[in-house]
Amino acid sequence: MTVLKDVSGGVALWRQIVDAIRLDIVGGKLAAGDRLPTEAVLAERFSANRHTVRRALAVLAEEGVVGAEQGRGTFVRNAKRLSYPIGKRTRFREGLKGQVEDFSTIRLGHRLENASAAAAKALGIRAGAKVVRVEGLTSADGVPMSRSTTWLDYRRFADFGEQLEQLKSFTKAFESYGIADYSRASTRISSRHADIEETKLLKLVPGAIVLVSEAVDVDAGGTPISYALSRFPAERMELVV
Amino acid sequence: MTVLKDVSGGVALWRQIVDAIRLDIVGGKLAAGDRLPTEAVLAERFSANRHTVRRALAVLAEEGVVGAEQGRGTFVRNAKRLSYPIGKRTRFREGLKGQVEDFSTIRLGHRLENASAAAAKALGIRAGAKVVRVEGLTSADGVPMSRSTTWLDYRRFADFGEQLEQLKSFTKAFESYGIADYSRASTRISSRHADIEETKLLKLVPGAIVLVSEAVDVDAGGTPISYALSRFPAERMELVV
DNA sequence: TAAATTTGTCTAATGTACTAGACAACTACT
DNA sequence: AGTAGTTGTCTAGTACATTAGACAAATTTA
Repeated sequence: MTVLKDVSGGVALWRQIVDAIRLDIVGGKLAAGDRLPTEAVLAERFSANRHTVRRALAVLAEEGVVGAEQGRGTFVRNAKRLSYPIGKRTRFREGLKGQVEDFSTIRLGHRLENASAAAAKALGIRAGAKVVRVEGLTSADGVPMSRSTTWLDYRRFADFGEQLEQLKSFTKAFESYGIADYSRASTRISSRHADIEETKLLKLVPGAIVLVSEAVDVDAGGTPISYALSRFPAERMELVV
Repeated sequence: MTVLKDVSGGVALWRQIVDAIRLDIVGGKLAAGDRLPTEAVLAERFSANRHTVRRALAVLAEEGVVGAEQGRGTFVRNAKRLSYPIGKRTRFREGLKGQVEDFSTIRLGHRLENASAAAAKALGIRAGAKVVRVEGLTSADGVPMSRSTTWLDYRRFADFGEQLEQLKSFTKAFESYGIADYSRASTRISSRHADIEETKLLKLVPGAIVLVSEAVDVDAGGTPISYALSRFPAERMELVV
C-alpha cells in the first residue's frame, strides 16, 4: 500500500525542490564552491525519492547553478542574484552598473495600437486612444534579465519607436522630444508564472516565476510619458526599493 | 492575450491556466459579474483540452473567484487584489486602510536566536549575536494576507516579544522603547513558490507564488531597529512603490 | 415548442511524475 | 589494497496529467 503524498497543487515536486535549493544558493545559505548535502540527505529533507532529487539537481546543473562530480558530491557553481534599485530616478542601465560587465538590449519591434484600460489610466488618456507600443529584451553579461513592453501616447510620441531604434536609449529618445529629465511616479510589483513567450525569450525553464513591474514615468511637469510593463526572472533578479 | 502551452516544466497546464485566468481577473480585464469565455473557447485559447480547462475553473470556483452556472456560463464572482504601498513611512495597517474592513494579526510566538548573516548585516550587528525573533500572520477581512518574521537586536529590545503581545502593534511596541517615529531604510523584493508552512498558514493551494519583502526599518537617528521578512500571496496582493 | 448553446458527467487511452530497489562507477580515506 | 561514501544507470510499478469522444442537464434564443 502506497502512502499518498500531499495533494499536488499542480507544481511538480522536482520543481519545488529546484526552487528550494536555488533559494538556499541565491539566499546565501550555500556559497559558490560549497558541497551540497548528498542526494540521500536531500531526499530525506524533502520527503522525496532520490530519483526525484536527482531530477531537480539535473535542472540546476543545466542552468549552471550546480555541478555534480561522481564519487565526490554536488557543488555550487554560480551564485548571485542581481539587485535592481527602484526609486524616483529609476534607470535600468544605471541601476545595474557595477553589478554587470556587459549590457545589451534587443528591440523586439514597435507598433500602434489602441490603449487598454490599464494603459489609458496610467497615461491619463481615454481607453482606446492611439498609443505606441514598444517591445524590448535586455540582457546582462549575456543572460536575459528583463522583458519589457512600454506604451506611450501617440499624440506626443508618434515616432518614438523609430527614435528608440536609432538612439538605443529611452533617456535619449525622450530627450529628442525635449524631455531633459523624467522620474518615476509609481511602480506596482506583482508576481506570477512566466508564460510561454517569456519562458523562451528569458531562457527560463518552463514554470519559472517572473516579477512583474508596472511603472509610470512622468516628465518634469508631472505629466505621464510612459507606462512600462517589465518582467524579471525572479531567480535572477530582486528589486530594491 | 496570454498563450501558454509549455511542455513539462514541472507546472501542470491546469495550474498555468488558473494563474492566467486569475491574472485577467485581478488585472481588471474581467470585472466582477462578467461572463468568462466558454470552456470551449478557453480550451482553444490555451491549446488545452476542455477537461483541463474545467479543472482550472474548478480550482478558481473553489477559491470563490468564479462560479459556473449550467447552461448559462461561468461568471466572475470576486475580483480585486489589495495594493500595499511601500515608502519611507511604511505601516502595514495604515497602508491597507480603506481597502479592507476588518484587520487582524495573530502572533505566532517569539524566541531568542543567534543572528543569521543576513539579519546581522541588516541590523548592523555581528553574525551570531543574540536577536529576538517574532512571528506573525496578518489577515484582512478574514483572508490571510501576510506571513512575517521580524528580527530585532536583543541588547536593545530584549522584551520586545512580550511588549508586542501586550500592545498588539509594532508602532506602539517601539514607542515603549522610546522610539516615537521610525522609517523604512530599504526594501528588497523577490518572489518564489510558497513553502509548505506558508501554504498552510496563508491558505494557499500548493504551488502558489509568494512575494517576499525584506525590509529594514530605522529609528529617527538612522539606526536599524528591525529586519522583517514578509511573505505575501502574489494572487492577493501587489506592492506599490 | 424546438434548436442552439453551455456546463456536468462518464469512460478510456497515453504520457509524465514519483517511488522502489539494485548495482555500477568513481573518489577519498585508512 | 580495501572500504565506505557518493553519483550514475537500469528496471518496474502506481498515481497524476492530459487528451479524446459521447451524451446528459440546464438555459437562452428563435
